[in-house]
Amino acid sequence: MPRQTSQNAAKTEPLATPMRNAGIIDFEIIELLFFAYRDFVSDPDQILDKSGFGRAHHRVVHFVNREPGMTVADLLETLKITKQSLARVLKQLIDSGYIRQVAGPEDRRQRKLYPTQAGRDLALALAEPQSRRIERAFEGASEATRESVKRFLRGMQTEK
Amino acid sequence: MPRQTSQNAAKTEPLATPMRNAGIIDFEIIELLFFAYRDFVSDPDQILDKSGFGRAHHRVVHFVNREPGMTVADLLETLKITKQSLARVLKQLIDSGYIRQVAGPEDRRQRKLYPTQAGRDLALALAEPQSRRIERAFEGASEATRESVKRFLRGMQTEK
DNA sequence: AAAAATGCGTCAATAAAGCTGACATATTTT
DNA sequence: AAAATATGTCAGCTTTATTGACGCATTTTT
Repeated sequence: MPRQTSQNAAKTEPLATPMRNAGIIDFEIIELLFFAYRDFVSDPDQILDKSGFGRAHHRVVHFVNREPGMTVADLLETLKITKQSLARVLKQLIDSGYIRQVAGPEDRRQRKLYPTQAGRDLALALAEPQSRRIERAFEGASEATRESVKRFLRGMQTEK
Repeated sequence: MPRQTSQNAAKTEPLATPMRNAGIIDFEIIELLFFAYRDFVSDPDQILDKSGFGRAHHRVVHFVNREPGMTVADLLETLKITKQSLARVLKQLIDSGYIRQVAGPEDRRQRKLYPTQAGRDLALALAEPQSRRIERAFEGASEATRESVKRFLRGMQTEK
């Protein structure tokens, strides 16, 4: 039976040595992003649970508040999900009175999306704990540092 | 019918004005985190698709590689999911030869988890595009800036 | 004016990934 | 001997997403 150190070591032998990659890959920051995001979304998740809503509802409410009048197509593009995934979530938000649809003034096929006051309140309530968490993470940071972090996050996006 | 500007405005009237919150909440960075993470996970997602694996598999392979010998309980704590959610994913990874289990030397109830060489290769293949993306986001940044970003991400975590 | 494309809603079927709760087994601790 | 622990497993369920197809109203193109 080949040992791990053999050149013919079976690919199925367990490896006990820590991962070596000659420092090519920074696993630490990959993990940091994972943990940061996991906890970042845990705050609104708890609030949403009470109303029977989920993360998807949060995203929709957030973006409609940020850009009132955006269309369904805009939202699909932003969230990178399919029309059918959005449909259920959007319907629930409309039925619950958080979002309203208005036919587009120029192109009447469009359904422009607007928050109601309740929708705006919800978006703020969800953003509040996230904002507090961000402030805590920036504690003692200079304005330049804040800008650096924002630049980094912008750089993480796929440019379209 | 009450107008939007009325003090009695119905909570269900659509609001066309942009969200005003006296600058209390920084929506920009909330969005930046959303977009950054959305694109950050899109790279491995594409690779995983080909093997019929999902994000959950990625996380397991990643952490087992990072800390060979971790137990099932460790993994549950790290991922903050339930035993049953992990079970299926872990079983698939073991059956596919990416991860092996070994009874703990001291406590033989434990199942210590180790990557195989194939598991290590997979973890690296998944981390590689993420690493490239991070490097791109850090392009031209100083070592101090990198540290600032890491400190920020650490600060975003819930301290346990 | 007719044809094609677009924006949206909806239906049906399906899958991935998580959940709860209960219970079994082996092992270690008390 | 009894209790606690680490793990595995079973059954059933929910949420969130998927693909593909189709219909309707409207706008754009021919």
